[in-house]
Amino acid sequence: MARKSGSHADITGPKVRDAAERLFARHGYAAVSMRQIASEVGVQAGALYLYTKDKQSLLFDLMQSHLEALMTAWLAEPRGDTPGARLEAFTRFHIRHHLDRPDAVFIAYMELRNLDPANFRVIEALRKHYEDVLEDILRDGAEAGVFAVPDTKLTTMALIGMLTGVNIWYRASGRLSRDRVEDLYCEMVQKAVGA
Amino acid sequence: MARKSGSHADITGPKVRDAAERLFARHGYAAVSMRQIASEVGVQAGALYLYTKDKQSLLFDLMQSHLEALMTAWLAEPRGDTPGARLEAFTRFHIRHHLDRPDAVFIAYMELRNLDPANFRVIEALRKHYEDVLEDILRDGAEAGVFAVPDTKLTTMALIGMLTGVNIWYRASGRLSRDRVEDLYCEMVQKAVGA
DNA sequence: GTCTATAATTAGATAGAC
DNA sequence: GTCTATCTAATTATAGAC
Repeated sequence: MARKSGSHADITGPKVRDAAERLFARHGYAAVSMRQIASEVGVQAGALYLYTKDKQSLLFDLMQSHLEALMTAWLAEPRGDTPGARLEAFTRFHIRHHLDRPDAVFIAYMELRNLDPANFRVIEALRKHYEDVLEDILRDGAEAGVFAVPDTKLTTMALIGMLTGVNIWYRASGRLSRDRVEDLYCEMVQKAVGA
Repeated sequence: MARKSGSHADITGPKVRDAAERLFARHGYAAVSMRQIASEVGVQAGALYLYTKDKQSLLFDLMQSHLEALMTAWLAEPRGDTPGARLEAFTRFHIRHHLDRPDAVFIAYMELRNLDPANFRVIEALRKHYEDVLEDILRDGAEAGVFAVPDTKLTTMALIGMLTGVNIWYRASGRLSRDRVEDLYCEMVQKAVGA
């Protein structure tokens, strides 16, 4: 479907999202101006409003699509048939997916404060939905007697915190390969739940 | 030492810091205006500049004093005489200290992006200094053969991430007491390092 | 679809009265 | 030590030309 020349909506739209994601992650939502985003895209500030209602919607859309893509990707992941295998699958998936999208992850964790209340509730529900994935695995394992988990909810939060922390320190140029990081985290997670 | 009436520097100075800490933690450094801080303190915006050079110094001072207080408090803590005891002491100290100062902790982790480059280097060095405490404990335990830690640096970052994550989910009004949280994290940490 | 121009608001920081 | 007033610059968002 060729468009009229001069019509770049299909290109500019995604470019706006990409630029916003990069800039929000680097400098923070509140510190980034619409003019900065426009400049990064290569248009004037006014043109941005063809692709987003306002700055808040830009933030919300980025977070929502990140969390929805996270759930969708997990549901498409091959799942193990024992709690131990499922926990390993989750650990590897979480690290891989998060290291692949550092900017989106960073925004989803750091910019919750800048969401309007109504948007905040939507994002929190999506995040909770994802955390429930791990909680279900831990509960299944505990009930089957293969995990030693005295408090399922606390362990869920502790492990999520540990795994998501990878994004804070991991550098591709660093000492460890991604596979090695996955392996080491898997080992720690399994030991932590007493598997 | 009584001062002239109308001279409230001893009171207003700390109030400025407290208000800034609360507001930065709640809404983010970039989203908070000097007028908001002044309003919270009960003075006009211009009066703030008697107590801080500018907004950036306010942020830097908060982060610096938080991290210095953290190190000082750790050095005053009774230290165990085995790696296992030291790891437990560190775990309990970290959780206790962090849950006592949620706003300062939040700022120290979330506002690194908003530091001037020179200030950033100072804060990063202080943070590294604190992380080295845990790394030293883990290395000692590994060398003594009481911890099974294949990669000391990675384990340090993983545990710090897990422990600091407490501040994200813990609520005093929630299901678990602080002592119970400490106990459960201690147990997980010990298992994770194979102690 | 994009740009230019602009409206309306707000920001950080300072000067000078009291 | 604080307030009032103000300067300068930047902000989001919109209107209308092209």
